[in-house]
Amino acid sequence: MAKFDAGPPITRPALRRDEVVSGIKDYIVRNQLRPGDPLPTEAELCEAVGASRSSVREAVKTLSALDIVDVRHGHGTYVGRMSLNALVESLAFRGLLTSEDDHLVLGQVVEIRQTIEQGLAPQVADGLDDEQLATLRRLADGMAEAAERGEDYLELDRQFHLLLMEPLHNDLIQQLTGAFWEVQSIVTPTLGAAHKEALTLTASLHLAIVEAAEAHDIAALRNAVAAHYAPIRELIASAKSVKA
Amino acid sequence: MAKFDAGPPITRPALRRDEVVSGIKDYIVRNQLRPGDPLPTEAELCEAVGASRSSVREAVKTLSALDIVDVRHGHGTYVGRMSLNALVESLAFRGLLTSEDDHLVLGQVVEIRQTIEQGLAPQVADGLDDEQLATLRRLADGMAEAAERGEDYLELDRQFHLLLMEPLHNDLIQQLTGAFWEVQSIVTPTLGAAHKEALTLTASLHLAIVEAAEAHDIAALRNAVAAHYAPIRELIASAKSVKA
DNA sequence: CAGGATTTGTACGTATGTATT
DNA sequence: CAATACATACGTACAAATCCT
Repeated sequence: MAKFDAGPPITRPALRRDEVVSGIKDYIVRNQLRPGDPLPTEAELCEAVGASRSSVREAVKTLSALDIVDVRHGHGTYVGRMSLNALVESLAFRGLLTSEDDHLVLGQVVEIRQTIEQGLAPQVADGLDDEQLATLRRLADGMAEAAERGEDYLELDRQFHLLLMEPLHNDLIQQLTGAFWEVQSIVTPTLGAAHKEALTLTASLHLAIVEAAEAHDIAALRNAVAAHYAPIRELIASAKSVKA
Repeated sequence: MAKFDAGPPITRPALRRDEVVSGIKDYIVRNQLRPGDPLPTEAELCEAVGASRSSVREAVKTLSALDIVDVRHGHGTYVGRMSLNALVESLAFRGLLTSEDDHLVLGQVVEIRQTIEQGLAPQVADGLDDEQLATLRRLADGMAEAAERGEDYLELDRQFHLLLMEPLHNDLIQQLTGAFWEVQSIVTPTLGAAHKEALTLTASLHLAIVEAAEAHDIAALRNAVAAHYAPIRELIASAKSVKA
């Protein structure tokens, strides 16, 4: 333990795989490639970077996990869409890991979602056009009907929250909204199954959001959003206290 | 090798690697492992999942990219910290790709950062204690001094924005703040080098944020945050118009 | 400090599954 | 259906890093 060899410079071991990762990234930027554009085959990449197939494959798998490249079996390798899928994977797994004890990550995700939607209330309240408002109402009505039948309405809920962010014309916010929604929908089941009353209540809270938006009432919209997240927050809090 | 067809009538298109990925994830949750806990060696994983070392390694590399596992050469494989590093990698690369044309992603990142900081202004304004406020002022002063010397102050800026979010006691928001900051700091240089005047101006805008926070004035804080992001937004806008 | 044991990293060869022509 | 091009998977051997005796 007492050997603190400060002598040699701290040059990185420079793993072959990491060099290949950088090489592929460089290739994409140098050639101005866009999502969907084809990349050289594995064999060509080996030749170009001077590495074995093993190293190239591992590098490609790393980039594939980040959605920087997209590999299609028997077809080829292409530039990926760089979605936020990696964020979802990582966060969802973190959420599942901590769900047994407290539901720490789930609570944090809910808080972020609420923060973003409340923070953007001004742009949302006067950015939604009539058609979007009509669609929102239709979605909220659909939730209520599904709840009445005792069914859940995951997809309706997802579309609702995505549409709410549409007036911002910011792809990144849209994708973040979708990512957090997905994380929540993956982790929430660890809290237990939803009751029919909870479904009905949540559906009505979505309708309240629509009505606030229709009135272009920013403060009301903020309150409606907060009310919408209240039930899930209580669920999380009660799960915590049960454990203690 | 058509002598394996005694079992399932439908042959799965399931890739070996993906099975290993799920297997490792399951192993972690089943054994309630926490970040830093050791995982079986590659050889043991091969035995456990019944896959070759190549497949196991590629699976591990996928999980490694998401920071779900952490591999140390010559030492072993451990449960990772599930940081938002994957988000940074993916977004930063996307930003670099689109930087040549417009600076679309950069603009979106800036907008998100501003949205979050403005949206959380209430909690920030009355959540910061005196010590935190003092530290913020010290950081802002440090920026001004650095600017005077013509130096940049990346690390001070990062600490400033992280500290600003500290009163929320929400790890995820902290990490998101750090992640977006990092993406911006990676992509911004494509706009060109910063002038000394810009550095001085931005430093003073940070000081304005501190003063608004000290006064616990929510509206002033929101305005100060907006003003803080105004210069970079103008830079991005002017870069766009130049191209057009 | 040396050297062996353990573990991950790299390379190569071969066979198989998959999609296009 | 055949041929071709490509990714996938397995197995083995050796190199490099880390730890421990």
